[in-house]
Amino acid sequence: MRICKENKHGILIKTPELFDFKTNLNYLQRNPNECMYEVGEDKIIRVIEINQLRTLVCISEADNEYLAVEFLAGARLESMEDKEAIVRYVEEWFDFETDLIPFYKMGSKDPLLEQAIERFYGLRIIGLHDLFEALCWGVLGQQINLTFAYTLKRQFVEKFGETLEYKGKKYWIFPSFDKISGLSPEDMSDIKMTKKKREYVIDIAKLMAKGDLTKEKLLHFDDLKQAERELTRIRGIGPWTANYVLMRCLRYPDAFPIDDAGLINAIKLVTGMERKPTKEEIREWASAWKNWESYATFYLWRMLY
DNA sequence: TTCCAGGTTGTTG
DNA sequence: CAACAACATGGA
Repeated sequence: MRICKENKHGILIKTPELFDFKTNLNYLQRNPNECMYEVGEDKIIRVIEINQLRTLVCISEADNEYLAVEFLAGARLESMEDKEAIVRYVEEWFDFETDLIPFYKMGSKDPLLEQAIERFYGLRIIGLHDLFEALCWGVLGQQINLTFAYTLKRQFVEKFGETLEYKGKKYWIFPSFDKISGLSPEDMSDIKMTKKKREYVIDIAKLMAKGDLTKEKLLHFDDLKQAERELTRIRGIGPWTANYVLMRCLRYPDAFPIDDAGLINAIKLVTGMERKPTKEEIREWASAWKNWESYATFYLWRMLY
């Protein structure tokens, strides 16, 4: 663990090489309808759940080489154990463990990645810590435009999530699988997602409530394909969603949602192609990205905004 | 109005 | 196995 210092306001966490806070903040700011955190000029505020405790934190940059985590409200995390958990959460969220040098070395000579790397230098794959949230977000976002996906997420979170309040503002906690597992699709009828999606989300919640689907279990596989197969067995989770979750939540470096509409559009944009690239063409380009497929995808997505 | 969105399932040939 | 309709709604 990259400890870190403490002061009376909170914790300071050392940032890694090739990390640009502003660039990552810009990513977090990409959609004004995001409801899971609030991004300001130079800080981000959100609820973090640690050992069943909820705390509202503000994360900002300090001295250009630290992230400062300041506690605003909620549970006071004062034991060493809790503080270490916060540090791990933040490190994991911003993917501090990954050494980006090989990616940049490879990508700077790659016709598809070259521009994105220059433009988003220091960007990390921002994680989705909560597996249930990652799965729901994947299912919710299937086959609809991103703007609408954010609307659906907001409706879902505001109906079934909980909040911490601070200075008159509400900060949301994603609905728990325990709560959702007890619902029927009719209970969610005022959320504008298809009945099928409502069923999928509830079924996934039930699996998780039973303990049959956990991060630990999915991290246990050493091969992406095995984890993908485990996920795609679940109704509502196809190859795209599985790879999306393996990328954003479980951090498989070779997770690759190859059918993604955004990826296709990003490739069209970067190459200037008029038609959609075929899957085979994408595979051909991606053959140079071995074990960096997830980063390549994430950077290419970024080109679209 | 039409087309397409960070797809998946279930059916049909 | 490939092709295709159905799903539901919003944004451009």
